[in-house]
Amino acid sequence: MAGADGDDSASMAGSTLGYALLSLLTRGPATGYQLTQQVKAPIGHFWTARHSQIYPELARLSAAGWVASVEQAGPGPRAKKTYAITPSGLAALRAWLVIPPTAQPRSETTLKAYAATSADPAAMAALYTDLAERSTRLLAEYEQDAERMRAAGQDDPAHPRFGNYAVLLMGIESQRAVHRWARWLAACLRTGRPAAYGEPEG
Amino acid sequence: MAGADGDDSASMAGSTLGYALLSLLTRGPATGYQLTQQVKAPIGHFWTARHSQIYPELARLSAAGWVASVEQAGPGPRAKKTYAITPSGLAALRAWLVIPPTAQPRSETTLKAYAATSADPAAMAALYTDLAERSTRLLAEYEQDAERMRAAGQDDPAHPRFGNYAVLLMGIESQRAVHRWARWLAACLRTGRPAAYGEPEG
DNA sequence: AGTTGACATGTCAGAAGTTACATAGTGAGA
DNA sequence: TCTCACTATGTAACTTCTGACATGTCAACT
Repeated sequence: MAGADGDDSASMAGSTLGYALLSLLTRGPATGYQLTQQVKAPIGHFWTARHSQIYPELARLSAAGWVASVEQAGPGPRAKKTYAITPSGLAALRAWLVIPPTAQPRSETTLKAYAATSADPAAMAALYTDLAERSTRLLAEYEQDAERMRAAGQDDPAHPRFGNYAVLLMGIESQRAVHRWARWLAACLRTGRPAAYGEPEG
Repeated sequence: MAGADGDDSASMAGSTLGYALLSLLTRGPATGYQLTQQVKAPIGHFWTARHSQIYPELARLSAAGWVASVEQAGPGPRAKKTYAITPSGLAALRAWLVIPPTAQPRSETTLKAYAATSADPAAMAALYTDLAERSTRLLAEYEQDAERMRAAGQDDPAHPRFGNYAVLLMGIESQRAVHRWARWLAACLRTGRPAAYGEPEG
């Protein structure tokens, strides 16, 4: 008789994507479509998902009682659903946050460097030169965003969007790291000799 | 009559893991078991795989003609197979290497920071303090490895294991970035006020 | 009048990745 | 002698993620 149906939240598992969506919903209610846009930045620098993954996940979160939705008549053939996080969803999120993460990062770019000398040196050097240039552009962009956020007081942990600033700072650190490394690697491959590990250009 | 069986390598797709294994095999022949050990470091800092994924992948690479295997009587119920990369496998690897990677990195640690203020500040501060300490340990370890490699001339692009050194340097950059960021974030959460973005401790 | 792009939600097939199950020899140490 | 860890290879069930298919409105531009 006891609890055969629905939200026994204590025993629910939850995927990383589920918690990512809950995190977004702590900023306020949103539709699946809006969440699809919002995972692009700044979360998107470290976690991405397509709408085809987000919609089913929202259904699962809803079944678990972690989010609640209200329907409005939408533009398309189906009703538009606006989701909000529930108290039990927030509790689940808070429990997940304090678990030390174990998953290793993945980087195809770094993986390719492992076999860099198996390919044409000029082509590989060009690859990492492009990467260094790309990181320069991204860095300039992120720094501007960060400056705007600081002006808005978002660097204060008391600010409701402090998390956006924290993630952005990791983005800046990452791009700086990539920039230095890619420049060094490109120089090695271009010259065919050990290069000095240089400072970021002024 | 024409090519219904096997290695029309030109049209083969290949997964990232497949190319990772080919990269390892450019260092010399190895068994599935050895490859499972070898993905742990330094590749493992940026790409991991279990043996349950590696064995089937080796079978696919073999079917594509990208690796060849010889069997010796092994300890267990099955024969031990030693794999070597074939010329067509090397060609496929070389083609893949020069394609600019597009996949975004993923980091659960950074994702949690996005919702950091939703959880208990003391617990979250502890999480990032631990992370900073962990990165200090890893950094010391990696720096030693790098020093050993430089002494062996592995920082020269002409060295057959230059790739190991290149990947390790990215590991060092990454840990430095994580260290600075985690220390800053822990300070913010601990004090509840904006913290200065500090230099790595001496 | 027609096209493009944003808004909006969903499904399906398949690839990629994790966890657990299954088997078996060898050598070191308790 | 027994247990443990290492060597060694595989399968099965499941979750996660991607790419393609599918539908339909509305506003702006051509």
